[in-house]
Amino acid sequence: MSLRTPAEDPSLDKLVKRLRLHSALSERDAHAIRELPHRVMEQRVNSYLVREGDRTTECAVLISGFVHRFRVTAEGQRQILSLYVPGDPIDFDHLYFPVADDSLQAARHSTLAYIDQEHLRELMDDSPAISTAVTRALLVDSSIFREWTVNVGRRDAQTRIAHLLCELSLRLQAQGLDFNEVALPLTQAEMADATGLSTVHVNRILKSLKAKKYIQREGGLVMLPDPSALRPIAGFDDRYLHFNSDPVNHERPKN
Amino acid sequence: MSLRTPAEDPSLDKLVKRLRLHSALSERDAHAIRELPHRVMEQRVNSYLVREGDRTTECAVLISGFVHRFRVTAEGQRQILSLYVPGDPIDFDHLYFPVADDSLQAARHSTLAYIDQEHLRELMDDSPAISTAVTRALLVDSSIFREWTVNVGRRDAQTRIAHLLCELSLRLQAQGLDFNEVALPLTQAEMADATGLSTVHVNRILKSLKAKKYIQREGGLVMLPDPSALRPIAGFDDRYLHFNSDPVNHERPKN
DNA sequence: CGCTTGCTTGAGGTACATCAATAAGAGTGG
DNA sequence: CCACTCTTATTGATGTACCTCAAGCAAGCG
Repeated sequence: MSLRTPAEDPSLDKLVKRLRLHSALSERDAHAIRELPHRVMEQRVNSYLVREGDRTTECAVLISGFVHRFRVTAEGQRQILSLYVPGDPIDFDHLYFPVADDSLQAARHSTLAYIDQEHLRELMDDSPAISTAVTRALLVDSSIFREWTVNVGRRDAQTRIAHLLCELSLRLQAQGLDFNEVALPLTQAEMADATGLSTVHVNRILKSLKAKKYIQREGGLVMLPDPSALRPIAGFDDRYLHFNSDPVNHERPKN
Repeated sequence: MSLRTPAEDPSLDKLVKRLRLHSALSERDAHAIRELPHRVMEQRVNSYLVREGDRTTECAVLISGFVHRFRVTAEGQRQILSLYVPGDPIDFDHLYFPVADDSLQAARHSTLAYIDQEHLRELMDDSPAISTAVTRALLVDSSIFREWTVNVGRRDAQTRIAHLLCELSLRLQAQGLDFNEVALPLTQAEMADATGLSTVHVNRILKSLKAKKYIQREGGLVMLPDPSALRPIAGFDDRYLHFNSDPVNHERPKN
Protein backbone atom coordinates (compact mmCIF):
# COMPACT_ATOMS: atom_id res chain seq x y z
CA MET A 1 0.00 0.00 0.00
CA SER A 2 2.03 2.93 -1.25
CA LEU A 3 1.07 6.42 -2.30
CA ARG A 4 2.27 7.20 -5.77
CA THR A 5 2.73 10.35 -7.72
CA PRO A 6 1.61 10.21 -11.32
CA ALA A 7 5.11 10.75 -12.63
CA GLU A 8 6.28 7.41 -11.38
CA ASP A 9 3.03 5.48 -11.73
CA PRO A 10 1.05 4.92 -14.94
CA SER A 11 -1.78 3.05 -13.20
CA LEU A 12 -4.55 5.44 -14.00
CA ASP A 13 -3.62 5.65 -17.64
CA LYS A 14 -5.28 2.25 -17.90
CA LEU A 15 -8.47 3.83 -16.67
CA VAL A 16 -8.18 6.56 -19.29
CA LYS A 17 -7.80 3.96 -22.03
CA ARG A 18 -10.72 2.04 -20.67
CA LEU A 19 -13.02 5.05 -20.53
CA ARG A 20 -11.99 5.96 -24.05
CA LEU A 21 -13.38 2.65 -25.29
CA HIS A 22 -16.81 4.17 -24.89
CA SER A 23 -16.34 7.92 -24.55
CA ALA A 24 -14.29 10.69 -26.06
CA LEU A 25 -11.97 12.41 -23.59
CA SER A 26 -9.88 15.46 -24.31
CA GLU A 27 -6.19 15.29 -23.53
CA ARG A 28 -6.85 17.74 -20.74
CA ASP A 29 -9.42 15.40 -19.17
CA ALA A 30 -7.15 12.42 -19.64
CA HIS A 31 -4.39 14.29 -17.90
CA ALA A 32 -6.66 15.22 -15.01
CA ILE A 33 -7.53 11.58 -14.50
CA ARG A 34 -3.90 10.47 -14.56
CA GLU A 35 -3.13 13.15 -11.98
CA LEU A 36 -5.75 11.92 -9.52
CA PRO A 37 -4.30 11.12 -6.11
CA HIS A 38 -4.53 7.40 -5.52
CA ARG A 39 -2.87 4.55 -3.77
CA VAL A 40 -1.82 1.29 -5.31
CA MET A 41 -2.41 -1.88 -3.38
CA GLU A 42 -1.87 -5.57 -3.92
CA GLN A 43 -4.61 -8.02 -3.06
CA ARG A 44 -4.00 -11.70 -2.56
CA VAL A 45 -6.18 -14.38 -4.11
CA ASN A 46 -9.57 -14.62 -2.45
CA SER A 47 -9.15 -11.50 -0.38
CA TYR A 48 -12.25 -9.36 -0.21
CA LEU A 49 -12.14 -5.83 -1.56
CA VAL A 50 -15.64 -5.18 -0.30
CA ARG A 51 -18.35 -7.17 1.39
CA GLU A 52 -22.06 -6.70 0.87
CA GLY A 53 -23.18 -4.04 3.32
CA ASP A 54 -19.81 -2.32 3.65
CA ARG A 55 -19.71 1.44 3.43
CA THR A 56 -17.04 2.49 0.98
CA THR A 57 -15.05 5.72 0.71
CA GLU A 58 -12.85 4.85 -2.25
CA CYS A 59 -13.30 3.46 -5.73
CA ALA A 60 -10.98 0.88 -7.21
CA VAL A 61 -9.49 0.44 -10.65
CA LEU A 62 -8.11 -2.96 -11.52
CA ILE A 63 -4.52 -2.66 -12.73
CA SER A 64 -3.56 -6.30 -13.02
CA GLY A 65 -5.13 -9.60 -12.04
CA PHE A 66 -8.81 -10.46 -11.91
CA VAL A 67 -11.64 -9.49 -9.60
CA HIS A 68 -15.18 -10.78 -9.43
CA ARG A 69 -18.41 -9.39 -8.08
CA PHE A 70 -20.96 -11.72 -6.55
CA ARG A 71 -23.98 -12.18 -4.33
CA VAL A 72 -24.90 -15.11 -2.16
CA THR A 73 -28.48 -16.38 -1.91
CA ALA A 74 -30.29 -17.07 1.33
CA GLU A 75 -29.42 -20.74 0.78
CA GLY A 76 -25.73 -19.92 0.47
CA GLN A 77 -25.43 -20.31 -3.28
CA ARG A 78 -22.96 -17.95 -4.91
CA GLN A 79 -23.73 -16.18 -8.16
CA ILE A 80 -20.89 -14.34 -9.81
CA LEU A 81 -22.24 -11.20 -11.44
CA SER A 82 -19.22 -9.71 -13.09
CA LEU A 83 -15.62 -10.47 -13.92
CA TYR A 84 -13.30 -7.49 -14.09
CA VAL A 85 -10.24 -7.36 -16.28
CA PRO A 86 -7.28 -4.97 -15.99
CA GLY A 87 -8.24 -1.38 -16.67
CA ASP A 88 -11.83 -1.81 -15.47
CA PRO A 89 -13.30 0.58 -12.96
CA ILE A 90 -14.53 -1.90 -10.40
CA ASP A 91 -16.99 -0.21 -8.14
CA PHE A 92 -17.63 3.30 -9.36
CA ASP A 93 -21.29 2.71 -8.60
CA HIS A 94 -20.23 3.31 -5.00
CA LEU A 95 -19.87 6.96 -5.92
CA TYR A 96 -23.64 7.05 -5.91
CA PHE A 97 -24.47 4.29 -3.42
CA PRO A 98 -21.53 3.95 -1.07
CA VAL A 99 -23.05 1.01 0.80
CA ALA A 100 -22.15 -2.03 -1.26
CA ASP A 101 -24.94 -4.28 -2.48
CA ASP A 102 -22.48 -6.90 -3.75
CA SER A 103 -19.25 -8.43 -2.57
CA LEU A 104 -16.01 -7.98 -4.46
CA GLN A 105 -13.21 -10.47 -4.26
CA ALA A 106 -9.83 -10.86 -5.90
CA ALA A 107 -10.11 -13.91 -8.14
CA ARG A 108 -6.34 -13.81 -8.65
CA HIS A 109 -3.48 -11.99 -7.12
CA SER A 110 -4.31 -8.46 -8.21
CA THR A 111 -3.08 -4.91 -8.19
CA LEU A 112 -5.57 -2.12 -7.65
CA ALA A 113 -5.53 1.63 -7.70
CA TYR A 114 -7.76 3.22 -5.08
CA ILE A 115 -9.13 6.69 -5.58
CA ASP A 116 -10.90 8.67 -2.95
CA GLN A 117 -14.57 9.10 -3.84
CA GLU A 118 -14.43 12.78 -2.95
CA HIS A 119 -11.62 13.36 -5.39
CA LEU A 120 -13.49 11.59 -8.12
CA ARG A 121 -16.66 13.54 -7.44
CA GLU A 122 -14.76 16.81 -7.57
CA LEU A 123 -13.21 15.86 -10.87
CA MET A 124 -16.57 14.85 -12.31
CA ASP A 125 -18.11 18.09 -11.10
CA ASP A 126 -15.41 20.00 -12.91
CA SER A 127 -15.55 18.02 -16.12
CA PRO A 128 -18.89 17.03 -17.65
CA ALA A 129 -17.06 14.85 -20.16
CA ILE A 130 -15.48 12.79 -17.40
CA SER A 131 -18.77 12.58 -15.59
CA THR A 132 -20.44 11.31 -18.74
CA ALA A 133 -17.63 8.85 -19.39
CA VAL A 134 -18.02 7.37 -15.93
CA THR A 135 -21.76 7.09 -16.32
CA ARG A 136 -21.35 5.45 -19.69
CA ALA A 137 -18.91 2.96 -18.22
CA LEU A 138 -21.48 2.13 -15.55
CA LEU A 139 -24.15 1.70 -18.18
CA VAL A 140 -22.02 -0.65 -20.25
CA ASP A 141 -21.63 -2.72 -17.11
CA SER A 142 -25.37 -2.61 -16.74
CA SER A 143 -25.81 -3.91 -20.26
CA ILE A 144 -23.38 -6.71 -19.51
CA PHE A 145 -25.37 -7.63 -16.40
CA ARG A 146 -28.45 -7.96 -18.57
CA GLU A 147 -26.64 -10.17 -21.04
CA TRP A 148 -25.60 -12.40 -18.18
CA THR A 149 -29.22 -12.75 -17.19
CA VAL A 150 -29.98 -13.83 -20.74
CA ASN A 151 -27.05 -16.20 -20.54
CA VAL A 152 -28.09 -18.05 -17.41
CA GLY A 153 -31.79 -17.74 -18.17
CA ARG A 154 -32.09 -18.85 -21.74
CA ARG A 155 -28.98 -20.61 -22.99
CA ASP A 156 -27.89 -24.22 -22.56
CA ALA A 157 -24.69 -25.08 -20.74
CA GLN A 158 -22.31 -25.21 -23.69
CA THR A 159 -23.64 -21.98 -25.13
CA ARG A 160 -23.41 -20.27 -21.75
CA ILE A 161 -19.78 -21.15 -21.28
CA ALA A 162 -18.85 -20.34 -24.85
CA HIS A 163 -20.60 -17.00 -24.47
CA LEU A 164 -18.71 -16.19 -21.31
CA LEU A 165 -15.42 -17.02 -22.99
CA CYS A 166 -16.28 -14.90 -26.02
CA GLU A 167 -17.11 -11.94 -23.86
CA LEU A 168 -13.96 -12.14 -21.80
CA SER A 169 -11.73 -12.59 -24.78
CA LEU A 170 -13.22 -9.54 -26.46
CA ARG A 171 -12.97 -7.42 -23.35
CA LEU A 172 -9.36 -8.43 -22.81
CA GLN A 173 -8.53 -7.66 -26.41
CA ALA A 174 -10.23 -4.27 -26.17
CA GLN A 175 -8.00 -3.46 -23.23
CA GLY A 176 -5.02 -4.23 -25.45
CA LEU A 177 -3.86 -7.28 -23.54
CA ASP A 178 -1.73 -9.63 -25.57
CA PHE A 179 -2.40 -13.22 -26.37
CA ASN A 180 -0.62 -14.72 -23.43
CA GLU A 181 -2.98 -12.79 -21.27
CA VAL A 182 -5.98 -13.69 -23.35
CA ALA A 183 -5.58 -17.07 -21.80
CA LEU A 184 -8.50 -16.91 -19.46
CA PRO A 185 -7.64 -17.52 -15.85
CA LEU A 186 -10.89 -18.93 -14.60
CA THR A 187 -11.26 -21.78 -12.19
CA GLN A 188 -14.06 -24.14 -13.04
CA ALA A 189 -15.79 -23.16 -9.85
CA GLU A 190 -15.78 -19.54 -10.98
CA MET A 191 -17.12 -20.45 -14.39
CA ALA A 192 -19.83 -22.48 -12.71
CA ASP A 193 -20.89 -19.66 -10.43
CA ALA A 194 -20.81 -17.19 -13.29
CA THR A 195 -23.01 -19.34 -15.50
CA GLY A 196 -25.33 -20.88 -12.93
CA LEU A 197 -24.00 -24.40 -13.47
CA SER A 198 -22.31 -26.99 -11.28
CA THR A 199 -18.55 -27.43 -11.35
CA VAL A 200 -18.97 -30.99 -12.52
CA HIS A 201 -20.98 -29.95 -15.51
CA VAL A 202 -18.59 -27.15 -16.38
CA ASN A 203 -15.81 -29.69 -16.38
CA ARG A 204 -17.65 -31.92 -18.81
CA ILE A 205 -18.49 -29.06 -21.12
CA LEU A 206 -14.88 -27.91 -21.17
CA LYS A 207 -13.78 -31.42 -22.01
CA SER A 208 -16.21 -31.49 -24.87
CA LEU A 209 -15.22 -28.03 -26.12
CA LYS A 210 -11.61 -29.11 -26.06
CA ALA A 211 -12.39 -32.27 -27.99
CA LYS A 212 -14.09 -30.13 -30.62
CA LYS A 213 -10.96 -27.90 -30.77
CA TYR A 214 -12.81 -24.78 -29.70
CA ILE A 215 -10.55 -24.28 -26.71
CA GLN A 216 -7.15 -25.33 -25.46
CA ARG A 217 -6.28 -25.90 -21.85
CA GLU A 218 -3.09 -25.73 -19.91
CA GLY A 219 -2.63 -25.79 -16.18
CA GLY A 220 -6.07 -24.58 -15.26
CA LEU A 221 -6.10 -21.92 -17.96
CA VAL A 222 -8.49 -21.82 -20.85
CA MET A 223 -7.14 -20.53 -24.14
CA LEU A 224 -8.95 -19.61 -27.29
CA PRO A 225 -6.87 -20.45 -30.35
CA ASP A 226 -9.45 -18.73 -32.50
CA PRO A 227 -11.94 -16.62 -30.53
CA SER A 228 -14.02 -15.90 -33.62
CA ALA A 229 -14.63 -19.61 -34.15
CA LEU A 230 -16.36 -19.78 -30.81
CA ARG A 231 -18.85 -17.02 -31.53
CA PRO A 232 -21.28 -19.00 -33.67
CA ILE A 233 -21.76 -21.74 -31.10
CA ALA A 234 -22.09 -19.08 -28.38
CA GLY A 235 -24.78 -17.20 -30.26
CA PHE A 236 -22.56 -14.24 -29.55
CA ASP A 237 -23.41 -10.73 -30.70
CA ASP A 238 -21.17 -8.03 -29.28
CA ARG A 239 -23.68 -5.22 -29.52
CA TYR A 240 -24.26 -5.27 -25.79
CA LEU A 241 -20.60 -4.41 -25.16
CA HIS A 242 -21.07 -1.09 -26.97
CA PHE A 243 -17.63 -1.03 -28.49
CA ASN A 244 -18.84 0.66 -31.62
CA SER A 245 -20.53 3.26 -29.57
CA ASP A 246 -23.23 5.51 -30.76
CA PRO A 247 -21.57 8.90 -30.97
CA VAL A 248 -23.41 11.18 -28.59
CA ASN A 249 -22.50 14.80 -28.34
CA HIS A 250 -20.65 14.65 -25.04
CA GLU A 251 -18.97 18.00 -25.22
CA ARG A 252 -22.16 19.95 -25.42
CA PRO A 253 -21.39 23.63 -24.80
CA LYS A 254 -22.45 24.89 -21.41
CA ASN A 255 -25.11 27.49 -21.96
CA MET B 1 -50.52 11.58 -28.90
CA SER B 2 -51.16 15.00 -27.44
CA LEU B 3 -48.88 17.71 -26.22
CA ARG B 4 -49.68 18.73 -22.70
CA THR B 5 -48.81 21.66 -20.55
CA PRO B 6 -47.94 20.88 -16.95
CA ALA B 7 -50.96 22.72 -15.61
CA GLU B 8 -53.35 20.21 -17.04
CA ASP B 9 -51.18 17.12 -16.80
CA PRO B 10 -49.60 15.66 -13.67
CA SER B 11 -47.77 12.89 -15.53
CA LEU B 12 -44.26 13.90 -14.65
CA ASP B 13 -45.05 14.28 -11.01
CA LYS B 14 -44.92 10.49 -10.93
CA LEU B 15 -41.36 10.70 -12.12
CA VAL B 16 -40.55 13.18 -9.37
CA LYS B 17 -41.98 10.83 -6.75
CA ARG B 18 -40.07 7.95 -8.24
CA LEU B 19 -36.74 9.77 -8.24
CA ARG B 20 -37.35 10.84 -4.67
CA LEU B 21 -37.45 7.21 -3.61
CA HIS B 22 -33.68 7.21 -3.97
CA SER B 23 -32.60 10.84 -4.11
CA ALA B 24 -33.35 14.13 -2.43
CA LEU B 25 -34.75 16.75 -4.80
CA SER B 26 -35.42 20.35 -3.92
CA GLU B 27 -38.86 21.73 -4.66
CA ARG B 28 -37.23 23.85 -7.32
CA ASP B 29 -35.82 20.75 -9.04
CA ALA B 30 -39.11 18.93 -8.69
CA HIS B 31 -40.87 21.85 -10.31
CA ALA B 32 -38.38 21.91 -13.17
CA ILE B 33 -39.05 18.25 -13.88
CA ARG B 34 -42.82 18.71 -13.84
CA GLU B 35 -42.40 21.59 -16.27
CA LEU B 36 -40.50 19.54 -18.81
CA PRO B 37 -42.10 19.58 -22.24
CA HIS B 38 -43.41 16.13 -23.00
CA ARG B 39 -46.05 14.29 -24.91
CA VAL B 40 -48.35 11.66 -23.53
CA MET B 41 -49.08 8.63 -25.63
CA GLU B 42 -51.07 5.44 -25.28
CA GLN B 43 -49.56 2.13 -26.27
CA ARG B 44 -51.60 -0.94 -26.95
CA VAL B 45 -50.72 -4.36 -25.56
CA ASN B 46 -47.69 -5.87 -27.24
CA SER B 47 -46.79 -2.76 -29.15
CA TYR B 48 -43.10 -2.05 -29.24
CA LEU B 49 -41.79 1.15 -27.72
CA VAL B 50 -38.31 0.39 -28.98
CA ARG B 51 -36.62 -2.46 -30.80
CA GLU B 52 -33.05 -3.54 -30.28
CA GLY B 53 -30.92 -1.46 -32.61
CA ASP B 54 -33.29 1.49 -32.83
CA ARG B 55 -31.85 4.95 -32.42
CA THR B 56 -33.90 6.88 -29.90
CA THR B 57 -34.40 10.60 -29.44
CA GLU B 58 -36.78 10.57 -26.51
CA CYS B 59 -36.98 8.96 -23.11
CA ALA B 60 -40.16 7.47 -21.74
CA VAL B 61 -41.75 7.51 -18.30
CA LEU B 62 -44.39 4.90 -17.61
CA ILE B 63 -47.56 6.57 -16.35
CA SER B 64 -49.93 3.63 -16.23
CA GLY B 65 -49.82 0.05 -17.38
CA PHE B 66 -46.82 -2.23 -17.58
CA VAL B 67 -43.81 -2.40 -19.87
CA HIS B 68 -41.10 -5.00 -20.16
CA ARG B 69 -37.58 -4.96 -21.45
CA PHE B 70 -36.15 -8.04 -23.13
CA ARG B 71 -33.57 -9.59 -25.40
CA VAL B 72 -33.88 -12.54 -27.72
CA THR B 73 -31.13 -15.14 -28.07
CA ALA B 74 -29.73 -16.35 -31.36
CA GLU B 75 -32.02 -19.36 -30.98
CA GLY B 76 -35.05 -17.15 -30.59
CA GLN B 77 -35.55 -17.57 -26.86
CA ARG B 78 -36.85 -14.48 -25.10
CA GLN B 79 -35.46 -13.34 -21.77
CA ILE B 80 -37.32 -10.59 -20.00
CA LEU B 81 -34.84 -8.35 -18.22
CA SER B 82 -37.01 -5.86 -16.49
CA LEU B 83 -40.62 -5.11 -15.65
CA TYR B 84 -41.52 -1.47 -15.30
CA VAL B 85 -44.29 -0.20 -13.08
CA PRO B 86 -46.02 3.19 -13.23
CA GLY B 87 -43.67 6.03 -12.37
CA ASP B 88 -40.57 4.24 -13.63
CA PRO B 89 -38.23 5.96 -16.02
CA ILE B 90 -38.08 3.33 -18.72
CA ASP B 91 -35.13 3.99 -20.93
CA PHE B 92 -33.13 6.87 -19.53
CA ASP B 93 -30.03 4.86 -20.37
CA HIS B 94 -30.70 6.02 -23.92
CA LEU B 95 -29.55 9.46 -22.80
CA TYR B 96 -26.07 8.00 -22.84
CA PHE B 97 -26.42 5.27 -25.48
CA PRO B 98 -29.23 6.27 -27.81
CA VAL B 99 -29.02 3.07 -29.84
CA ALA B 100 -31.08 0.56 -27.92
CA ASP B 101 -29.47 -2.70 -26.85
CA ASP B 102 -32.79 -4.14 -25.70
CA SER B 103 -36.35 -4.16 -26.92
CA LEU B 104 -39.14 -2.54 -24.98
CA GLN B 105 -42.71 -3.67 -25.27
CA ALA B 106 -45.98 -2.72 -23.62
CA ALA B 107 -46.99 -5.72 -21.54
CA ARG B 108 -50.39 -4.13 -20.98
CA HIS B 109 -52.25 -1.23 -22.41
CA SER B 110 -50.06 1.60 -21.15
CA THR B 111 -49.75 5.34 -20.97
CA LEU B 112 -46.33 6.90 -21.41
CA ALA B 113 -44.86 10.35 -21.15
CA TYR B 114 -42.15 11.02 -23.72
CA ILE B 115 -39.48 13.60 -23.05
CA ASP B 116 -37.03 14.81 -25.59
CA GLN B 117 -33.51 13.67 -24.71
CA GLU B 118 -32.14 17.11 -25.41
CA HIS B 119 -34.49 18.68 -22.91
CA LEU B 120 -33.52 16.16 -20.31
CA ARG B 121 -29.84 16.70 -20.91
CA GLU B 122 -30.24 20.45 -20.60
CA LEU B 123 -32.08 20.06 -17.34
CA MET B 124 -29.44 17.69 -15.99
CA ASP B 125 -26.69 20.09 -17.03
CA ASP B 126 -28.41 22.84 -15.10
CA SER B 127 -29.13 20.81 -12.00
CA PRO B 128 -26.49 18.47 -10.58
CA ALA B 129 -29.08 17.10 -8.17
CA ILE B 130 -31.32 15.99 -11.01
CA SER B 131 -28.39 14.56 -12.86
CA THR B 132 -27.41 12.57 -9.79
CA ALA B 133 -30.97 11.43 -9.24
CA VAL B 134 -31.19 10.08 -12.78
CA THR B 135 -27.88 8.28 -12.44
CA ARG B 136 -28.96 6.81 -9.15
CA ALA B 137 -32.19 5.58 -10.72
CA LEU B 138 -30.15 3.93 -13.46
CA LEU B 139 -27.91 2.31 -10.87
CA VAL B 140 -30.83 0.94 -8.90
CA ASP B 141 -32.01 -0.65 -12.13
CA SER B 142 -28.53 -2.05 -12.55
CA SER B 143 -28.69 -3.57 -9.09
CA ILE B 144 -32.05 -5.11 -9.96
CA PHE B 145 -30.57 -6.60 -13.13
CA ARG B 146 -27.92 -8.27 -11.01
CA GLU B 147 -30.49 -9.67 -8.65
CA TRP B 148 -32.31 -11.14 -11.61
CA THR B 149 -29.13 -12.88 -12.64
CA VAL B 150 -28.92 -14.35 -9.15
CA ASN B 151 -32.56 -15.31 -9.45
CA VAL B 152 -32.33 -17.27 -12.66
CA GLY B 153 -28.83 -18.52 -11.94
CA ARG B 154 -29.05 -19.82 -8.41
CA ARG B 155 -32.63 -20.24 -7.23
CA ASP B 156 -35.09 -23.05 -7.83
CA ALA B 157 -38.33 -22.46 -9.66
CA GLN B 158 -40.59 -21.76 -6.69
CA THR B 159 -38.08 -19.43 -5.11
CA ARG B 160 -37.57 -17.61 -8.39
CA ILE B 161 -41.23 -16.91 -8.87
CA ALA B 162 -41.79 -15.98 -5.26
CA HIS B 163 -38.83 -13.62 -5.49
CA LEU B 164 -40.19 -11.96 -8.59
CA LEU B 165 -43.56 -11.46 -6.91
CA CYS B 166 -41.96 -10.02 -3.79
CA GLU B 167 -39.96 -7.55 -5.82
CA LEU B 168 -42.89 -6.36 -7.85
CA SER B 169 -45.17 -6.02 -4.88
CA LEU B 170 -42.58 -3.92 -3.05
CA ARG B 171 -41.91 -1.73 -6.05
CA LEU B 172 -45.59 -1.16 -6.60
CA GLN B 173 -46.09 -0.29 -2.95
CA ALA B 174 -43.15 2.12 -3.05
CA GLN B 175 -44.85 3.90 -5.92
CA GLY B 176 -47.89 4.30 -3.72
CA LEU B 177 -50.18 2.10 -5.78
CA ASP B 178 -53.13 0.75 -3.86
CA PHE B 179 -54.01 -2.83 -3.25
CA ASN B 180 -56.17 -3.34 -6.28
CA GLU B 181 -53.19 -2.44 -8.33
CA VAL B 182 -50.85 -4.58 -6.32
CA ALA B 183 -52.57 -7.44 -8.04
CA LEU B 184 -49.81 -8.35 -10.39
CA PRO B 185 -50.81 -8.38 -14.01
CA LEU B 186 -48.40 -10.94 -15.34
CA THR B 187 -49.19 -13.58 -17.87
CA GLN B 188 -47.61 -16.93 -17.19
CA ALA B 189 -45.57 -16.57 -20.34
CA GLU B 190 -44.13 -13.32 -19.02
CA MET B 191 -43.30 -14.86 -15.69
CA ALA B 192 -41.64 -17.73 -17.50
CA ASP B 193 -39.50 -15.47 -19.66
CA ALA B 194 -38.60 -13.33 -16.66
CA THR B 195 -37.48 -16.29 -14.60
CA GLY B 196 -35.96 -18.52 -17.25
CA LEU B 197 -38.61 -21.22 -16.88
CA SER B 198 -41.19 -22.79 -19.17
CA THR B 199 -44.78 -21.66 -19.09
CA VAL B 200 -45.90 -25.13 -18.11
CA HIS B 201 -43.67 -25.17 -15.08
CA VAL B 202 -44.71 -21.67 -14.06
CA ASN B 203 -48.29 -22.85 -14.17
CA ARG B 204 -47.57 -25.76 -11.85
CA ILE B 205 -45.63 -23.60 -9.41
CA LEU B 206 -48.46 -21.09 -9.27
CA LYS B 207 -50.90 -23.87 -8.62
CA SER B 208 -48.75 -25.08 -5.78
CA LEU B 209 -48.26 -21.59 -4.34
CA LYS B 210 -51.99 -21.09 -4.41
CA ALA B 211 -52.58 -24.40 -2.66
CA LYS B 212 -50.20 -23.24 0.07
CA LYS B 213 -52.15 -19.96 0.36
CA TYR B 214 -49.19 -17.81 -0.57
CA ILE B 215 -51.00 -16.30 -3.50
CA GLN B 216 -54.51 -15.80 -4.79
CA ARG B 217 -55.49 -15.80 -8.42
CA GLU B 218 -58.31 -14.23 -10.32
CA GLY B 219 -58.72 -13.92 -14.04
CA GLY B 220 -55.08 -14.16 -14.94
CA LEU B 221 -54.00 -11.90 -12.09
CA VAL B 222 -51.82 -12.91 -9.22
CA MET B 223 -52.57 -11.36 -5.86
CA LEU B 224 -50.58 -11.40 -2.68
CA PRO B 225 -52.86 -11.48 0.35
CA ASP B 226 -49.82 -11.04 2.58
CA PRO B 227 -46.68 -10.04 0.68
CA SER B 228 -44.50 -10.37 3.76
CA ALA B 229 -45.47 -14.03 4.12
CA LEU B 230 -43.91 -14.74 0.74
CA ARG B 231 -40.52 -13.27 1.58
CA PRO B 232 -39.13 -16.16 3.60
CA ILE B 233 -39.78 -18.73 0.89
CA ALA B 234 -38.36 -16.31 -1.69
CA GLY B 235 -35.16 -15.77 0.25
CA PHE B 236 -35.99 -12.14 -0.27
CA ASP B 237 -33.78 -9.34 1.03
CA ASP B 238 -34.70 -5.91 -0.24
CA ARG B 239 -31.27 -4.37 0.11
CA TYR B 240 -30.74 -4.46 -3.64
CA LEU B 241 -33.72 -2.15 -4.17
CA HIS B 242 -31.96 0.59 -2.20
CA PHE B 243 -35.11 1.96 -0.65
CA ASN B 244 -33.35 2.88 2.54
CA SER B 245 -30.74 4.68 0.62
CA ASP B 246 -27.38 5.60 1.88
CA PRO B 247 -27.51 9.36 2.29
CA VAL B 248 -24.90 10.81 -0.02
CA ASN B 249 -24.25 14.49 -0.09
CA HIS B 250 -25.98 15.27 -3.37
CA GLU B 251 -26.08 19.00 -3.10
CA ARG B 252 -22.40 19.47 -2.81
CA PRO B 253 -21.62 23.15 -3.26
CA LYS B 254 -20.05 24.05 -6.57
CA ASN B 255 -16.57 25.32 -5.88
C1' DC C 1 5.95 -33.98 2.48
C1' DG C 2 1.55 -33.68 4.07
C1' DC C 3 -2.44 -30.57 3.04
C1' DT C 4 -5.23 -28.07 0.59
C1' DT C 5 -7.32 -26.62 -3.60
C1' DG C 6 -8.74 -27.63 -8.09
C1' DC C 7 -9.68 -31.07 -11.70
C1' DT C 8 -11.66 -35.41 -13.37
C1' DT C 9 -14.81 -39.19 -13.96
C1' DG C 10 -18.66 -42.43 -12.91
C1' DA C 11 -23.27 -43.56 -11.14
C1' DG C 12 -27.62 -42.32 -10.11
C1' DG C 13 -31.34 -38.96 -9.28
C1' DT C 14 -34.39 -35.02 -10.23
C1' DA C 15 -36.09 -30.65 -11.43
C1' DC C 16 -36.95 -29.11 -15.00
C1' DA C 17 -38.41 -29.06 -20.33
C1' DT C 18 -41.07 -30.56 -24.30
C1' DC C 19 -44.99 -32.31 -26.54
C1' DA C 20 -49.74 -32.58 -26.87
C1' DA C 21 -54.46 -32.06 -25.96
C1' DT C 22 -58.22 -29.56 -23.75
C1' DA C 23 -60.49 -25.79 -21.65
C1' DA C 24 -61.58 -21.15 -20.74
C1' DG C 25 -61.83 -16.34 -21.83
C1' DA C 26 -61.56 -12.15 -24.54
C1' DG C 27 -61.95 -9.72 -28.44
C1' DT C 28 -64.16 -9.33 -33.39
C1' DG C 29 -67.22 -9.37 -36.99
C1' DG C 30 -71.60 -10.52 -38.74
C1' DC D 1 -76.21 -12.36 -29.56
C1' DC D 2 -73.74 -16.00 -31.70
C1' DA D 3 -69.90 -18.02 -34.19
C1' DC D 4 -65.07 -17.39 -34.83
C1' DT D 5 -60.48 -16.93 -33.64
C1' DC D 6 -56.69 -16.04 -30.75
C1' DT D 7 -54.57 -15.94 -26.60
C1' DT D 8 -53.92 -17.76 -22.03
C1' DA D 9 -54.31 -21.32 -18.74
C1' DT D 10 -54.35 -26.18 -17.43
C1' DT D 11 -53.05 -30.95 -17.05
C1' DG D 12 -50.87 -35.46 -18.27
C1' DA D 13 -47.13 -38.16 -20.21
C1' DT D 14 -42.59 -38.52 -21.37
C1' DG D 15 -37.82 -37.09 -21.90
C1' DT D 16 -33.45 -34.98 -20.72
C1' DA D 17 -30.09 -31.69 -19.30
C1' DC D 18 -28.58 -30.89 -15.68
C1' DC D 19 -27.35 -31.80 -10.39
C1' DT D 20 -25.56 -34.38 -6.39
C1' DC D 21 -22.74 -37.59 -4.35
C1' DA D 22 -18.51 -39.81 -4.19
C1' DA D 23 -14.01 -41.17 -5.11
C1' DG D 24 -9.47 -40.56 -7.12
C1' DC D 25 -5.79 -37.72 -8.87
C1' DA D 26 -2.64 -33.83 -9.74
C1' DA D 27 -0.39 -29.86 -8.35
C1' DG D 28 0.94 -26.13 -5.72
C1' DC D 29 2.45 -24.63 -1.17
C1' DG D 30 3.95 -23.99 3.38
